[in-house]
Amino acid sequence: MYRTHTCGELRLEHQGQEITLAGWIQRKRELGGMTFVDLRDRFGITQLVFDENSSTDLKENVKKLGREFVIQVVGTVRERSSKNKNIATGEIEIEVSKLSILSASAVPPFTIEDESDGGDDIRMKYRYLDLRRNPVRENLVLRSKMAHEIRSYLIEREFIETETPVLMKSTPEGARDFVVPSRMNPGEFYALPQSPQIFKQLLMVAGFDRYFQIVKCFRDEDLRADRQPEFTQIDCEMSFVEQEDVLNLFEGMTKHLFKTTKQVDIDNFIRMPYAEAMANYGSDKPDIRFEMMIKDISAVVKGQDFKVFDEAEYIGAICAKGCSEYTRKQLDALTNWVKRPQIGAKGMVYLKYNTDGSLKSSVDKFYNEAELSKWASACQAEAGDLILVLSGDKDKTLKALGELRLEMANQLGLRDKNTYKALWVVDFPLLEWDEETKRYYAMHHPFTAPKPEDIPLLETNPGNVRANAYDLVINGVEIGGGSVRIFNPELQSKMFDLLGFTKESAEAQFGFLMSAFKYGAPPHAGIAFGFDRLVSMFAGLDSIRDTIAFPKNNSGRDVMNDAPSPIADAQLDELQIRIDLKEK
RNA sequence: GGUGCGGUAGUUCAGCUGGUUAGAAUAUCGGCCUGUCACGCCGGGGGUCGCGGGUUCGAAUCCCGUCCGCACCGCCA
Repeated sequence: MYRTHTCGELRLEHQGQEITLAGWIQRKRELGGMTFVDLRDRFGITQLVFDENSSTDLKENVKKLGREFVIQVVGTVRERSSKNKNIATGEIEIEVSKLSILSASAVPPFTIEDESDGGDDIRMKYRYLDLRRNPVRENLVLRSKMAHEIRSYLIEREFIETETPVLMKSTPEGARDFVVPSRMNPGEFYALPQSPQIFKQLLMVAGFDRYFQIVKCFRDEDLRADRQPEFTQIDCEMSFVEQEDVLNLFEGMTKHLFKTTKQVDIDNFIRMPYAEAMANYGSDKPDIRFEMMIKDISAVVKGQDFKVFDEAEYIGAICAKGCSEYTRKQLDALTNWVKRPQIGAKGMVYLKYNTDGSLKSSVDKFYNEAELSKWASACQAEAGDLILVLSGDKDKTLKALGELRLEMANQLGLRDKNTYKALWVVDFPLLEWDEETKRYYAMHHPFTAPKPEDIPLLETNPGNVRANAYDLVINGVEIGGGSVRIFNPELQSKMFDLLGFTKESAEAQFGFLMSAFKYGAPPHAGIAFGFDRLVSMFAGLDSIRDTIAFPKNNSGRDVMNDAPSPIADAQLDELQIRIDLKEK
């Protein structure tokens, strides 16, 4: 038997017992005549003591011990003479009678401590060491608990957990596919699923009624702090439901998760139409922990011979509360910030509503105090506020204002990580026009149902058709999204038509789904949550990397085992593939 | 594909308006220490300043190229 107890469970009540512990050496403290060793496993830390009562052999062996050695000790639990209130086992220590080194350790490349000295790069290279650290492990424990709560919530509500294929058919719409060559079918490729979308809809046709899966999905696109090439979705689909049924059930699931894993009660989720989100927040994932809504002040500011505004399609403003004292330097910094290529504004106009009631703007040449006070009232500004104005193309300017709004909120500390505000963004446009290819693309995916009242618009003004599609947004993060699906084959083929599919290409790519719909498809709708993002939000992390045991780096590489890597010629031969990389 | 920041001891960083032997902290090694728990004190070792080229009497420092890391834009139905 390797151990009788873990390193986290011994208390004063075990006093006098002979026990066996095993674990890693966290640290050694030599005080001349006596030595303390902190023994660690994932349950905690227990202090071992070697002193004048220890045999000479034992003392010799303790000298050999280094950080991260794996040892086993037999000893007696005794009360400490000086207790440590900071750890759970701090009232006791182990007087060791027998010590075995199970496994020696090289000096680790970074310190295995809560506050490690290691940077991200080296931590990823030695991820198995990084995972020994409490903060990283705790994220994965939280992830496990959340997965468990999701399963129990959904299974209690008659959902069936079903696995779907990982080797499937490539579809050119949407993200790039990861592809896998088929040895038995030379020259042909599987794709890894970007989502199990089609399979879950087929499960509805199959009468499963309620399906879910916590499932890996794959997208061959560039990475971000919140995007990995392989990531995990909570994928769900339900039959004989309308949009509200889905929203209510998964609002319930989200609240259940907050309650059971964070002991937090969150407010009911408001429903915000997409158009409203864009107009007021410049984003389809608004952070509603704070106000600072965008105001369209085009009508107020035009016609005063300020060319920039008179020629702009749109002029919008945000009002930063209590910022009228911003210095020239701060305002210049903000101007440079919005002019960065990532934001892309041409410039920024400000208006200070000073605490003494006076108004000072960067365009005083064009606007007198009476005109400026109209701006202030349009923005519902009060003395002490700062109004920031951007202008230009409507969509771009709204987006830039949305970014500026978040930046100002960051500066003002309005984005508290321990406050959670969730909402459903609803009524997304069904289609998006792409200038480059001169065609419509499905904003969500081609199986999304239009709002019934908008169906006539499909013929006359497809760009204005709204979809029965919805996103769950928490604290400005897109956590999940879904839609009511088309289950009528005629409507589905009209959609394929609009999206520029020929009959043949629609048949080739989605024929099996269309055929399935001929045999009695129930009305159905579904949703998928980004599980990694949900965990990172619960853990208070900005990146999803530390919610994943073995994540990829910025370039999609696993720096620990150096994947991807070339494969042997013999493997290529079996696949009948020759590598002939194109010149750049 | 693009923008920005970074790459100096095992690690995290300072040094960068060119000029002694490239520093600090921590880790590591040795010595002392019987109540530590971030133990303490004393001492030691440790560097291709990412790589290549250029400017210069002289480059960690300036310039060009390149590779790598991170954040972001594009992209992500």
